[in-house]
Amino acid sequence: MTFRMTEQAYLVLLSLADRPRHGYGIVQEVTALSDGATRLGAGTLYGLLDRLGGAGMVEPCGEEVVDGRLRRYYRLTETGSAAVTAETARLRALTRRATSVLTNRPALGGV
Amino acid sequence: MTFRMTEQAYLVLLSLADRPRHGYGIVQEVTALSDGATRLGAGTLYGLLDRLGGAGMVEPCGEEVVDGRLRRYYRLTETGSAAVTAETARLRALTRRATSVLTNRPALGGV
DNA sequence: ACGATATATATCGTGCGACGACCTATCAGA
DNA sequence: TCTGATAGGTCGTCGCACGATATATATCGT
Repeated sequence: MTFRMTEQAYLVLLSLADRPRHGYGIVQEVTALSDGATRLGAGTLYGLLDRLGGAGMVEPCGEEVVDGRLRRYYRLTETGSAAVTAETARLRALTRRATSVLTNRPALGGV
Repeated sequence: MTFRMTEQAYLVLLSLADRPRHGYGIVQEVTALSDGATRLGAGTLYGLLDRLGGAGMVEPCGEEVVDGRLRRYYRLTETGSAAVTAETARLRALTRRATSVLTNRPALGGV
């Protein structure tokens, strides 16, 4: 518990928002969602998946074999779904405030 | 170098966007900017200030004594200013994309 | 035929960064 | 007098990010 909502964790949740994905699929979707800025490494992904699972936000939902390779799928729980929504709202509010601060400020720094 | 733009770092930069502030003032402004969600502890603040200084994003700008208490002021450099602007744009893009994903999705998870 | 790249899973060790605990000091108010 | 707000700072712990590594199959270029 006492789960820390980092940006990586948020991106993983977001990647699962529209549909379940397998590990590698999550990595690709996170890369896409972040415009290539965030590239999840294997260590980050599986550690995250464990913690997200422990927090009850993500759960495994079946396996599949494609071309002889195993695919392990994960999906959002209701808790996870609520968390993504809430975090998105928080981020949106912050970004809005930041934009307002940046546009209404004097030239630079403050001499 | 190889500075990691965490949310805490971003909030500190943002708190300095409109004018220079002293340590305690930064803590208060970050609390305000984040609607009380992020409360910077002393350890986080000064570690951050060191790293931000090392990355050339923040610099000290004079001291002042008010009511017998020392105030040490910090301000953004041009690098820091550019970084806040860029990070805000990145966050805005991400939030926009996230909102679109969340509104255009099927009921829940995937059943 | 061979090596590189992509797909796919997972573990481990390192090191940075967040955070609380702690310390000092002044001033206001109860 | 003593608590809480203001103001500065250090230190140790530990969670988390991340790269390295391992295993395995398929594809593509040379």
